[in-house]
Amino acid sequence: MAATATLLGLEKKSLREQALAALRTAITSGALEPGRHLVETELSEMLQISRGTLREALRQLEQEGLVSAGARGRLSVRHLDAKEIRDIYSVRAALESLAARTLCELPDRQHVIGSLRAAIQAMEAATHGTLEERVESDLEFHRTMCRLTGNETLLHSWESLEGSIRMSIMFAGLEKGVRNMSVDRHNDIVAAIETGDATLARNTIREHMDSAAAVLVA
Amino acid sequence: MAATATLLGLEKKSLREQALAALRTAITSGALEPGRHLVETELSEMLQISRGTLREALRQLEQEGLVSAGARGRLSVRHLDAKEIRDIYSVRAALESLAARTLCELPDRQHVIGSLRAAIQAMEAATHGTLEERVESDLEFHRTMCRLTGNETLLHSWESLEGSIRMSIMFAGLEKGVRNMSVDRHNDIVAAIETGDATLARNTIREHMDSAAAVLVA
DNA sequence: AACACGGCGACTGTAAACAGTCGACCCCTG
DNA sequence: CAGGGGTCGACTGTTTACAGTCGCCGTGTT
Repeated sequence: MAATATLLGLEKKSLREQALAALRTAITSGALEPGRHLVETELSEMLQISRGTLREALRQLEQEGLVSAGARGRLSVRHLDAKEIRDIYSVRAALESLAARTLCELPDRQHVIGSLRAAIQAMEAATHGTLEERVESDLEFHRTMCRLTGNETLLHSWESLEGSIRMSIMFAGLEKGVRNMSVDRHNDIVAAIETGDATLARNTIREHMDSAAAVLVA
Repeated sequence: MAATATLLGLEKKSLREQALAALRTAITSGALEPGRHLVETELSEMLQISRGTLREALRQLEQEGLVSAGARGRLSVRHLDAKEIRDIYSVRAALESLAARTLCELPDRQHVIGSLRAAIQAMEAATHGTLEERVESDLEFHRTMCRLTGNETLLHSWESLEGSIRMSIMFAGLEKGVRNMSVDRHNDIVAAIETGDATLARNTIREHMDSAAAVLVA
C-alpha cells in the first residue's frame, strides 16, 4: 500500500518540498517579481515554516537558477533579460535535441510514440483551459520526451532547467506565451521521431525552440 | 579591495561551502564509496558542523546528482553503472557541443583561442603531476570552454554535471582515466573552433566525448 | 518453534535560539 | 555645515534542542 501511495504520488510531502513548490509557483506566477529581495524571516513566516527548512528549499531554488545570491548571501528573484532567455532556450534545445535523437535510435518506438501522442492529447484537452494549464501540459510533453529516453541524467538536467523555462515564459509576458503551444508543432516532433531520422528530429526540435525563443524575446 | 579579494577567490567561505567542497571531494575520491549510506549526525560530526548546515550542503549535492535519496529521506552516495556513465557523457557531449558551436559563431575568436590554448598549456604543465591534478586541468579546459560562451545557463548546467563527470572518472577506475586527457585531442577542439566550422567543432567534441566514455566503460 | 507485540535505539523532520556582520541613522564635534 | 564615530536595527550564518517514525530485537505466548 505504501508503495502504491508512492507510485500515485500520494505520499506525505515534507514541508521542504511543499515550500519548494510554493516558492516556485510564487516566482513563476510573478507573485514574487524579478529582482525582489528575499528575506528569510519574511518567507518563513509567510509559508509558516522554520527558517532552517526554508533555507534548504532556497538552496534548491538557487541551484535551479530561480533565485540568485548577492552580497553576503542575500537572495533575490532572478531577473531575466532577452539574452538570458535566448541562452536558456539554447541549452534547452541542446538537451531536447539529444532527447529526440536518442528516441530516434530506439529499436521499438511504438510505446514512445503512444506516450507522446497521449501528451499531445492532454495539450489539446487543455486548449481552452487556463494559461497555466496550457503551459503545464506543454512542459509535460517535453518532460515526457526526456523521460522516455531512459536517460536519468538528461531528465535531471532538463528538470533543473524547467524553472528557468517557466520563468522565461512568465517574464516574456503571458499573452506571448500562448502561441508557444501550438499542437501542430508538437505533432511534427512526434512525426519526426516516428520516422527515426535523428537529423530531422533534431532540426524539428531546434526550429521549435528557435521560434519559441523568438516569440518570447520579440 | 574587497572586490579584489572576491575576484581572487579569497573571500571567507561559509561552512556550508566548505562542507560542500569536502563532501564532493570525499565522494569523488572514493573516501565515501558508492552506495554508502549517509547519516547526517555522522557527517556533521566528521565535518565538525551542525546538522542544519550540513543538510543545506546535502541538498546541493542531491541536486548535483552525487547523492540520491532513498526511503524517508535516507541519502546515499550515488552508484553509477556503465549505462549511467554513458548517459552522463551523452548529456555532457550535448552541452559541450553547444559550447563549441557557440564559440564558432563568435565574430572575434582570438581571445577565446588564447584562453583555450592557455588552458591546454596548464594541462601540459600538469602532465607529470598527480592524477588529480591532471583531471582537474582537463575539467578546467572544458569548463573554460563553457564559460567563454558567455552563456551563464550553459555554464551552470555544465557545472551541475561536473560532479557526475568526476564520479564517472573515479568510478571507472583511476588508471583508465589517464588516457582521457590527451593534449592532442584538446588541440583538435581548439583548432576546430578556430576554423569557425560549427559542424566540425561539434563532431570533434562528440568524438572526444564518445572515446572518453568508451574508455570509461570499457 | 513460530509469531505477535512492545520497548528501544537510530535517524530524519522541524523549530527555536544564539552569534556575527553590515548598513543606516543620529548625535556630537570641529 | 561637514565629518567622524557610535548605537541600533535588520539579516544571514550556525547551533542546539525537540518531535515523529521506522526498524530491530528481545520477550512472552501458544
